[in-house]
Parts: sequence; structure tokens; C-alpha cells
Amino acid sequence: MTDTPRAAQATPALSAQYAPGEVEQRRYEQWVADGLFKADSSSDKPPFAIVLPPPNVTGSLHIGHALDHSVQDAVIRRKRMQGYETLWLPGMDHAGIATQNVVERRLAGEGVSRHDLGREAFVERVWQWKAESGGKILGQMTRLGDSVDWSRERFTMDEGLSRAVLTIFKRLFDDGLIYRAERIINWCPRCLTALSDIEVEHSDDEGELVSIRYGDGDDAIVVATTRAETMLGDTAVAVHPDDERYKHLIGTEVELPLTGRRIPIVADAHVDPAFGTGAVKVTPAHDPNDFEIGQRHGLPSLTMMDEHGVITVHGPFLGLDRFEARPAVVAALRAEGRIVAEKRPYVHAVGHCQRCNTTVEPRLSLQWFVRTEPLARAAGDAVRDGRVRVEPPELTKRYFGWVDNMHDWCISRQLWWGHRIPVWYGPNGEVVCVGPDDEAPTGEGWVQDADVLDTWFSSALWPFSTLGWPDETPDLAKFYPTSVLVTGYDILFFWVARMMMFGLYAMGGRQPFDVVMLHGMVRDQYGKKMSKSFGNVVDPLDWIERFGADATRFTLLRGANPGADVPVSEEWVQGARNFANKLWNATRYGLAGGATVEGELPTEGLSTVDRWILSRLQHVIGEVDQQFEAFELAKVCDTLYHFAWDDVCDWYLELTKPVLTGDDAEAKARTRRVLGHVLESLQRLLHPIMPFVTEELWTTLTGRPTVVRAAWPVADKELTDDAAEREVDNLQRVVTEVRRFRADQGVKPAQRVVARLEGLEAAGLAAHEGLIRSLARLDQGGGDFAATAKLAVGVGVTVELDTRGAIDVAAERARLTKDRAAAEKEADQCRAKLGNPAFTGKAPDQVVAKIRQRLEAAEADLARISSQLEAL
RNA sequence: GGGCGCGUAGCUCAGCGGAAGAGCACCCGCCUUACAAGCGGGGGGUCGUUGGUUCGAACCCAACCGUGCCCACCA
Repeated sequence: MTDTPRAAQATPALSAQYAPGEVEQRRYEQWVADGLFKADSSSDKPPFAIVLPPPNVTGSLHIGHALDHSVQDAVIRRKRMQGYETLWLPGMDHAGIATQNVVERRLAGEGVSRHDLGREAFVERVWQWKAESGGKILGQMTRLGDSVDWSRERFTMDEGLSRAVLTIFKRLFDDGLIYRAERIINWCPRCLTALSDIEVEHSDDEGELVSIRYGDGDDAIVVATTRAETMLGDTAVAVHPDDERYKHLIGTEVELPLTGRRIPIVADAHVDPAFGTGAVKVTPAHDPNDFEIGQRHGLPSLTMMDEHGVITVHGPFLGLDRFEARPAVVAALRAEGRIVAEKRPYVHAVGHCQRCNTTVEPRLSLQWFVRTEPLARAAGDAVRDGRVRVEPPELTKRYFGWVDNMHDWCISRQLWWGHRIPVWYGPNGEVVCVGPDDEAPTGEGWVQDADVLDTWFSSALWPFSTLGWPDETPDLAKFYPTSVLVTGYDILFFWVARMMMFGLYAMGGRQPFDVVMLHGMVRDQYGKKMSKSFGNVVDPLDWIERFGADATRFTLLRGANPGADVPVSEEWVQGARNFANKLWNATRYGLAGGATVEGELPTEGLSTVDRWILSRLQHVIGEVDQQFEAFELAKVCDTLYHFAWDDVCDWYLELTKPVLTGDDAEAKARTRRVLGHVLESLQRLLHPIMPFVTEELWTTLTGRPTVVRAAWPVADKELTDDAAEREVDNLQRVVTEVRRFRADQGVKPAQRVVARLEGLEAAGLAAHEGLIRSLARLDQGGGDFAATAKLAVGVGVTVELDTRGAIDVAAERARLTKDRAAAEKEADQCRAKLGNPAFTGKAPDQVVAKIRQRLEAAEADLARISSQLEAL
């Protein structure tokens, strides 16, 4: 057998290029078949649990999910390797309004409305959709390589979670934290349901502010509004109590135009005298502020619009849509001479339905609410007192701003898809909340509330309902509180704050998770948001198919520091694909060169180069551990990328070629063992980021069954070696400088360059002359050696070269002159600093010492460069 | 209207008090026996502007100019 590192001969097992498609599916199926992702709640190992933020069953996973999942998978895979009992629990969210809308749209394509089907049949259709869409999502997760425990998959509407919903609803109800009330809520006239505050998105829209005169003569009062049509529902005009202009009118009545009704003028401190005319029309049934004013003054609430936004008051406007009614009302007022100021454009914030973008209508209606004050305070305290850590910490301010100013949460939705509100109404006005173990009341006249709960109500239970709550299951005991919640900062409020509220409430004050890791949004290579209309959307499956799951994950994780948005592009995923291939080839080469993991790692007789790479490896392990603990996955990627590509591939593999092809069998054996160790350690370190290629390589290299449960590398201080690092660092500088010279001089690689190396001893490189010569392609100086260039390489080494007359003296002289100027400048700067008593007096000793060293180095460079210039 | 953040190489970003960095892009030279999805070399930034603190500022402070996001019931 031959020892030469010829890949083709020695390793038919690895092809010349990494082909992810061939590897990924096979590996994933094996992992699942072997139960490697299954958690054991009876294990003695310390627990580490993540619940997957359940994707909505509205469609398929997008690149943002791929980021979210990649972060979690990286974190959990490392913990699994570290010996924790890991649980990553998968599942999906029924996503009430979003899913209902999707299915309704599909039905519309068939010319059917949900009302044609009826409630039961419609819900059945949604379940069909869920089966279809959910299956697609699960398939995508396997393609990404998610190491989730499939045996514990949950759905927010499955039986167990429904029981959890009933349980907590009943408990909140009994504690007086859920109530039913007639309030102004956000209403979507298209979805025909109430919305919570967070389901409303505000945008600055241009409206028209018109001023309308109410009343006549001395009693006339002018109000301004952007929503003229609502004057039909006015039941008062309000002014500030101290406003001298209107004091005399307070308590009187004016005639409301177009209606013939007379309405009172009331004084309310809410009115800003400086805005507009200082007088406000009051429409309690259609404006939240006006509702408050109405409550304070006992005003009637007059509803003048139905759930579709159509005018319901009798008269010329009856049956008009709200947006048709607006100009119609203005026109009618103008005809009566009531418009006192011309309409003027006015930009103001208008709410839109998050799901369909319809302008939200504040509407007085009877809804169920959660009294959030005590829950939100606890949710804030858990972060304030450090029980829950938020990464990045900057986002805690936003979190506090939210939980400390939370309005009561409207939880009833006039939808069919969701958890039905477990409240029954009796024939005599009885209201009964039915718990999970209660019998629903039967008999004449009893009906269940028709509404369903806000989808976030069940999502808020996710970290414990999925573990079996309200039962005291082994899973709940073992894995609650979960270790970390990973999600995008965009749903900090929607979801995280609510899980905190319900988790603390349901679990006796125990937080749902110890850490919240918030990642950013995936953007394109110019930092732009991805959007269908912009055409810059990336389909993760497309990338997985073309570049592999590992490359896709690496591309995403390479930007995934806490709170940071993640720009991606096809060029970058190509780079990541190249990286996977680089690892592949490095291992292929290692195997061909006899890399092995058998036997103890030798400690005696190691070469400087071996000691150097082992030392570097220990530093890398330390850095990566730190970065992982801080969830700085972008830094993890960066550290490992450079270690793998620069240290291992570009230098270590090259530096060890002479040994591996040489005659010293013992030295060769040692290096083979070190090479094996470095490669397999690198594969273990990269496995959380790039699970597939590392699995394929590690199992091939080690002959062991899987890297999934291999031990995570631990840094060994014994193996760090500063001297070896310095030595190799010097060696690299010499080699690089010679290469630079050759490139500058246009010396062809094949062209013979005879050289004499001086000063190696002093630089500690005496033993490495051979390596330097081979890497820099320098020949031994022969009898006809005639130095034509003298090269100082900065570590006290001088290289005299004979390039057989090919030296461009002018170019080299110019470069040296430039270098000399730089060295002079450097020396001057250092001297100036050292001559400054303020600096030497106040700066730390090590800084001063550093400057001294710099000065010495600069002076040495000056001397060397000068002599070189003379020699040229 | 409040709050938060960001402006560093052509692009995307790291560095956050002691000599300006990475990836990609670009330029030059190479099929050197793991890898051309590669190898070697190189150019490119007065770190948004103006002041201040400091022996020393990309880094701390202030103002300004850009820009992004979140929250918000002034008609």
C-alpha cells in the first residue's frame, strides 16, 4: 500500500464533491429511526428544553421560519452533545383569523361562502386544510434538519391543548380576570370580528379635516372632524372646562345639523383647547375617546353603523357604506351652509386590520376581556428581577413599555375557527363558565357563546400546555420552565409577553422560559425587507435543493446575532455551499493522508505545527462556547469558518504535507493522529450549524455511528501552547512576505528562485527552513548563487534571493521607500507618545510597554530597509 | 406625538477607549499531486457632521443631519 495522499486511491467512499441531496434525506431518516431526537423525561441528565414557536397552518414555511428553526436546532444540538436531556417540541398553531381567511378565500374561488356551508361544515373544511398544509410544513422541517421530538408534536387545537384552554379560562373567570363588557373595540368590517390592539396596524393616512358649525347664532359652536359621517351618531359636543370661549355654553344644547336632534354641550378635561376649535363632537358608539366622555357624562351611545360599516340611521344616508356616506354627509352639510372651513388635507394615524388591511372601525360591542393589569405586572417583574433574561437586553425596554401600558385584552372573536368560548347563557340571564370537567348545562333556552377565542389565547399556553398541563406529567416536571424561547423580535408583544402572563399565572409564578432569544428578520442583500411585490423573496426549500440544507442554515446563522436582522443573498449561500465542500475535501484529503482517531492523542514528540493547531483548536473551542452561551451564532459561524478555512485548510494541511509524505514513520503517525483529532473536533463543533455534512464526514472519519450524540469538545488548557503559536505566526509572516515579493515581481510559480535565509535562529524558525522553502517555493542557494534582492520580513529574518535577473529593481526600490516612510512615521508617533509625560504617567503600564515595543520594531525595520535599499 | 436603534471599504456587517477588520464584489498571477465550489498576492475607508471629555476617541458626552423600527384613542 502506498502512503501518498491520493484521494482517488485511498477513499472511494467520498466523492470529489459534496452532494447534499444524496446525503440529507438518508441521514435524517436514520436519525429519526434511531430515536436520536427523542427526549426521556425519566432521565437523570439535566434538562434543556425548547418549544418550537408553532408555525401557522396557513401555508408553508418561509425563510424567516428557516432562520428561527436553524437557531433553535443549533442551540439544542449543542446541548444534546453536551449531555443534556434535550427536548425540542414541535407543533403548529391553528392561527384563527389567518387560517379562516385563507380557507374562506379558497371557498370564494368555488363561489361558496362560509355561511353557505354552515359552521360545522366550514370548520370541517378548515381541518382538511390543516391536514394538507400541516403536512407540508412538517416535510419542510425535516428538510431543514430540525432535530425535533416528533413523538411529542402538538397542535393548538388538539385535545390536550383544548383542555388546557378550558382550564385556564375557567380559572381566570373564577378569579375575576375574565369579564364580559360592552366596550369600544377594534372591529374589522370585512372579517366581521373584533380585533385586539395588536391585530391593528396603524399607518399615516391622508384624511380631510372639515369644520362643521353646530347650532346657530350666538350659540353656534364649530367642531372639526376627519370622519364627518359619524356626526350622525353624535350625542354631545365637548369643550374644556376652563376654556373661556365656551364657558357660557356649557350645559346648554345645540342643534345637530341634518338630524334635528338637540345635543348637550359638556365640559371634559380630555379636550385639548389648543387643537382645532377647541370643541369636539362626541360620538360615544364609534370612538373610544368619545365613549369615555360619554361614560363620564351619562351620554347615550347611538350606533349609526352596522357590522359591515353601513349607515343604519334613517334618512338620506341609510344603507350607504361609511366611505360613501362621508362625502355625502359633507355635501349635505355644505348645502345647509354648515361647512365653515374648507376641507384641508390632514395626515393622521388610521388603524387597519392586520389580516386584510381593511380600515378598522371602532365599534361599541359586547365582548370578552382579560383583565391584564395583575398579569402584565407579573410579566414585567419576571424580567425586571432577572428571572427571565432577554437577548439582546436592549429589547427589554420595548418589553417593559408594552407590559406596563397594556390595555385589557379583547379575547372574543366572531369567527368559527378556534376554541369556542366555554360560556353558556341560560334562559333567565344566567352566565355559566364551563370548566374542562364540568357538564355543560342542558335544557330549554341554554346556548353556548357563539364566539371563539383569540388565537393568541391558546398560543400563550404553549410552553406548558404542550408538556401536558393541567396534568402533572413527567414532561412538565422535567422540562418546565423551558430553557430558552427563540423567536423574532416582531412577536415580542404578540406572543412572548402573553406566554409570560399566562405561564406565571398558571404555573404558580414560575416563568415559562429562562431566556428569550430574539433574532431579527431575514432581509435581502441590500437590507431590504423581503416581499412578494418586490420579488426578492427566498424560498428556503429552493435553496435547500440547490445548495443543501447545511449551506442554507449557515447562510442564515452567519447573520444571526441576537436582535440583528439577517441579510442573505444567492451569492452568500453559494459561499456557504463552498464552505461545506471545503470541509468535505479537507476530510477527504485527511483520510487519504491517513488521518486517524484511534488511540490516545500523543503529547510527546509533537511537532511545532501539531502543537500549534492543537493550541488554536483549544482557543476556538473556548470562543465558540462563549459565543453559543450568548446566542451569538453569527460569531460562532465566523470563528469556525476562519478556523476551518484559514488555520486548518490553508496552513495546517499544507504545513503537514511534508511529514505525511515523508519517511519518518513515527512523526507521521503522530501527525496523522493530530490531523484526525483536529478534523473530527471541527466536525463536532460545526455539527450544530451544519448537521448533515458533518454527520457524513464524522462517521466516515471515525467509523462511529453518529455525531448527533457525540460529546461536545471541551477546551483543554494543557494543549494551549503560546510558543508554538508565536513560532508558526512568524513562519507565516516569512512565507507570506516572500509570496508577496514573488507576486509583486511577477515571478512565475514555475520559475526557479534561489534563496538564502538569514536570522531564522533568532526568530525561532531554525527548524522550519524546509517548510518555509516549500511553502514559499524557494530553492536552496547553489554554487552560482548571486543575490539580487534582499528581503526583510519583519520578524528578524532576511531573505536573499536570486531570481536570475528577473527583479524589477525600480519597483522594489519604490516599495521599500514607501515602507521606510511608513516605518519613520510609526517611529515618530511612538517617540511622540513616549515623550509625552501625560501619556507615560496616566496610561496603563502594558500600554506603554506596547508602545515601546512598537518603537523598537519600527527602528529595526528602518535599519533593515535602509540596508536593503543600499543593497539593491 | 412618544420610545428605541443605526450611520465604519462598492454591498452586507463585526469591532464599542490604546496600531482600522471580515465575507462578498473588484484587480493581478496560478489547472502547485484535497478542493478552479480552488490556490497565492493586491488595491480600497480623514469610521455621517460639528463641538466636547481624555495623555489617547470609530468607540464616551452634546448638538445637528440622514435613516430604520416599535408603540400611540388629540378630534
